[in-house]
Amino acid sequence: MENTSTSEYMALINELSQGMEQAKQLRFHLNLTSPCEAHDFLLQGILSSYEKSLMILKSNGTAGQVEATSSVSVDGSSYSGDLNNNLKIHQEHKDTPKRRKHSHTWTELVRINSENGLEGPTDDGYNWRKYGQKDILGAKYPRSYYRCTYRHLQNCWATKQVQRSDDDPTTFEITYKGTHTCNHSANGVPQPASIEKQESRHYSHNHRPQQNQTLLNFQANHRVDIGDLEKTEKPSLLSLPSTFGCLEGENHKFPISTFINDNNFESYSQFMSESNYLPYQRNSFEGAHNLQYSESDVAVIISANASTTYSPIATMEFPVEPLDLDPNFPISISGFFT
DNA sequence: GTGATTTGACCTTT
DNA sequence: AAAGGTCAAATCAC
Repeated sequence: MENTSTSEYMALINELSQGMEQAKQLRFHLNLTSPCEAHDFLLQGILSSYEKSLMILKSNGTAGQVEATSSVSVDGSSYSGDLNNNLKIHQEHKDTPKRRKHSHTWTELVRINSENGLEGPTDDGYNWRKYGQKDILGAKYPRSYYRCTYRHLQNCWATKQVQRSDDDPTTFEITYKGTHTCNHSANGVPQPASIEKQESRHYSHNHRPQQNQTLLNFQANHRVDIGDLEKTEKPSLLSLPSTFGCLEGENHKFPISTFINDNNFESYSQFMSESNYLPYQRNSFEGAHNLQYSESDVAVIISANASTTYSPIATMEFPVEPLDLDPNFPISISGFFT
């Protein structure tokens, strides 16, 4: 958008935002009056396009950042694109001077499908134990605190915080702190602890969630590990569930189809997302990675939206190696699936 | 009975 | 001092 004036840029953002909002209202209205999967499918596609467009615009409009988009392809069994399920992973690293307890911190935005009766985002593959809840100033919903179930047994100090979005109650912001040192990652095995269950008492006073079946039908697992860019420590492992179909050994391989340039790909290969146990099995998984990265801030958005059209996706497999993220490494948009 | 959740109190950070 | 984060006893669910 280098030739676009600021006012035009803002107007464009505004128009797209309005369009997206109206599409949301339309979907809400249709769901009330005449629930229909076909309608939802189309509207989800529209919303997805709006989101992607906004993502691109906002990324391009931010100086000092680089962007990349890609789609992650998952074999049929591994992802089923529930059309109401947008899944974003927002990974960030801030160079605030705060002393940090954990070496890794990142945030995922998980959008749920409210029509499935879910009360919270899906399981992420680890076993968590809730240890606290706090009302946050200015937030409509309380923040929940979880630690790894195996903290004491295996000295695993991973924690996460779950905050329901004020603006979009179907979206949960999940902040992970620390990485798991336990050996209890689920790798596709349904886990007993889901946020749906964990937060049911807060968000579902009138009904108990259909935990078993619904959870199994709607489980979105994510593993994102960017590491702490301020330190030399670098993650080398991508944890992938067996449902990806190409799980090998220590999960060092996974399929990905991408529009990222080859040069960018390796630096980018840390990020993955996965979904499984979703209804409406599909043969492909489409998503966008939006990476914004500067010396002071790293943010990665992985969006696994259902799309209205399905671009041919070349699935490739590659080893994941420990990597050093150069704050200046170039990532450019070389394509965008729609 | 056992393990997970809740929630008020306490601690830490800014 | 205020807000966020954690602890731990009480309670709940299985």
